[in-house]
Amino acid sequence: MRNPEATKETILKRSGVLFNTKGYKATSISNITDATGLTKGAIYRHFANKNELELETLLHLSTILSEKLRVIIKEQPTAGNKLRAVFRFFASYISNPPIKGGCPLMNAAVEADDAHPTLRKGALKILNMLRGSLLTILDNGITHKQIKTDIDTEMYATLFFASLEGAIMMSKLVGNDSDIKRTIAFLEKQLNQIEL
Amino acid sequence: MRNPEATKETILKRSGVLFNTKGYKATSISNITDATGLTKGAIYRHFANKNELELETLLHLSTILSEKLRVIIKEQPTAGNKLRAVFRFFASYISNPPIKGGCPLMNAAVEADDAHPTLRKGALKILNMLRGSLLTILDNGITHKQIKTDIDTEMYATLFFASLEGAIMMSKLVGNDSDIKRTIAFLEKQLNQIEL
DNA sequence: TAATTAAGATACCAATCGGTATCTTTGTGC
DNA sequence: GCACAAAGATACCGATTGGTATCTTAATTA
Repeated sequence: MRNPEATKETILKRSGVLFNTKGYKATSISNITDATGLTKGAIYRHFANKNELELETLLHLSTILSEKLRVIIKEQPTAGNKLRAVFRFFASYISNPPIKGGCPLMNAAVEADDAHPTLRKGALKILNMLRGSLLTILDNGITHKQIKTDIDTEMYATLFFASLEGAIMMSKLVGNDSDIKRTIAFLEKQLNQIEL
Repeated sequence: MRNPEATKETILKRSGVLFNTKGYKATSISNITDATGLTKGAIYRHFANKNELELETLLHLSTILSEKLRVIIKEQPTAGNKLRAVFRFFASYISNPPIKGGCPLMNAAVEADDAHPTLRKGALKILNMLRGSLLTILDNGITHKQIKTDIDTEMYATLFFASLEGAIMMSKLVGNDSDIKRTIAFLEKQLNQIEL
């Protein structure tokens, strides 16, 4: 019946939902005990303090994201289609969220100020991972002659990522997916122009 | 010596900095009494509760934003230059913030979940104001034959705004302005293509 | 099966939270 | 200059916060 690893996994899973929807500061340990059915004793046996739980939860969310992303990228044969799949993945944040509460990176980035350096570093790690994925696809696309050689891949990776993140924020706030759809329509046009 | 209007203004001003940097939930009334030198009694005379203070502060930040924006837009003669000025205004969020703590809209939008409907509505109001400004510039640009007639102004307004917001988030997290600069460089190219 | 150890539950802690009742002070109109 | 009302200060409230010390229970090993 007792399974410490499963317990820790449960805590991370439930905390992930709570932190990503309510926010890190706004989620109390009591909220987590309620959500898990566990007690403080159990939680503080697996995590030294709330900050550590926050960071580990963020990294857990990051792992879920990068794994899902890895799969949908691998499925597609060309750089162009890989990018289109990534666009759709970001759109799913609104229509069919892989993780409730929006983009974990944005949530952590906005909440983590100078008073929360560890959370900030975690968010930075996710940013580098996600933008890095876009950049790798573009660079590999050039290598395999699927993307034009003369483009600034750093710029396109930044542009794609920034506009997707911004559009998610807008769509979530407005309550429909028109903004993210409009944004993706534009990005696909841009993609067509740099595709060979 | 006593001036209730000035007191309220002081509270809104200081709260604006605190809410926009630390976050709404993370900022306590005590933080505000410390920052203002006032007491709880003074604050709760001007605001019914913390939620009301949060909302009024957000609207206060929104007013500062829209006023600054109004001025820099009015300064420029053409739609193209007005948009370029808006781009620079967004870039100033990183290099020389008009309000500390990043974009008040993004901060409120990310923190305001279903449990904070008033804050959410406030953020929505700012979104409509900012995107509306971009849309008006584009539409007026068409009227005055400065912008191509056949473009989807709604799409461009959304794209401009989404990418700027996303880039601000990235630049703030990374700690330099390379992302926002890259994004603006791209947006200016797009602007040149739709300008007459 | 008895002893040991780790997992989790319980009960508590001081500090802080948002909020309020009450008191003092300051400016104003007569 | 005196009464009055409003602004702000003080002192308190119950609830909740993150955190800890201690106890019980369950699995492991000898």
